[in-house]
Amino acid sequence: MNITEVLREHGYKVTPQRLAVYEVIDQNKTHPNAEAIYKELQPRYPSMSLATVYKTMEIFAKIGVVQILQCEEESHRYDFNVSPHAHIRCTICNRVDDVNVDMEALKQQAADETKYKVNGVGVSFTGVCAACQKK
Amino acid sequence: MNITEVLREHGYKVTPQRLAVYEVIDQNKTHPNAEAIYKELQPRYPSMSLATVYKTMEIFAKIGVVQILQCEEESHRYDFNVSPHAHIRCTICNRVDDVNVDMEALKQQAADETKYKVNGVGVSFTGVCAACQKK
DNA sequence: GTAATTGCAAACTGTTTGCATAAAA
DNA sequence: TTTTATGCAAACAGTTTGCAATTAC
Repeated sequence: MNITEVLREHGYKVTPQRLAVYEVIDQNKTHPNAEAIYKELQPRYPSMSLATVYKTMEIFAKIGVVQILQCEEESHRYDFNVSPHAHIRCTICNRVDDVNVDMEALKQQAADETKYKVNGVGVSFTGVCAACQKK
Repeated sequence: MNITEVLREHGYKVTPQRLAVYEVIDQNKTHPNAEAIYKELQPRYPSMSLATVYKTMEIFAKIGVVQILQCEEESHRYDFNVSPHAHIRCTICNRVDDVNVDMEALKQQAADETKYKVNGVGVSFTGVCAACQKK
């Protein structure tokens, strides 16, 4: 994905801050929250503010560059993988991993049962990851 | 369920406030949040504080009287139905309904795939309810 | 040059906490 | 009488917002 193009297509300006945030989240499988992104950028971009991270992520979510997860935590996490999939969080070390679940089947099931027009679905597990089980 | 007994069994005192909160949530299918419970109690128990609602719900969750839902909203909602099941929220009117989903099957699937020891699972849909579709 | 973006600080929301008073056991 | 719970206000976390200065285009 060419983030420069995608921003321009949607009428947003291309700024160093936006490119820097994209660099952090692109292909990042750790599902970071705003604070984590901010801290990762601190050494390289000391002037970057947390508010800018939030504003950038809001735009990225709107234009389909990331999806926002709620992992039964206080803060939101961001995922560069925007296709619907489930997540699991380790309650010991707080890592978050992807889980393949047939989200379309779940949506269909919910639609049949409730007569809602179903738009979104979120599936989140909690548990203890393999590494933390060994400890 | 005899809330008086359950509270005593777990070493908690039985207070008018706790009984009043229980009255509001018992068999309540609207999945209220703390604010809604508080407002519902205002007329009858004007001295009841929001902090007491929160403290009470925390105890109720701990002793298995309610479960806490995250419906992709800012606030938590509470459900007297403590068996694992999914929820769907109407993004127009914010009502929340139950959805039957085989949560055990999902947990098993996640366990097989991730090698986590899976403890919890949350499934939440968003959409537009039948009533709001008609409007 | 013009409009959008940044970074700061202040505001805001939902929730939690500390503590003096009140009530349960 | 001892221990716990209440209600208030203040604190708290994560997030959002207003705005003057700055930057993209």
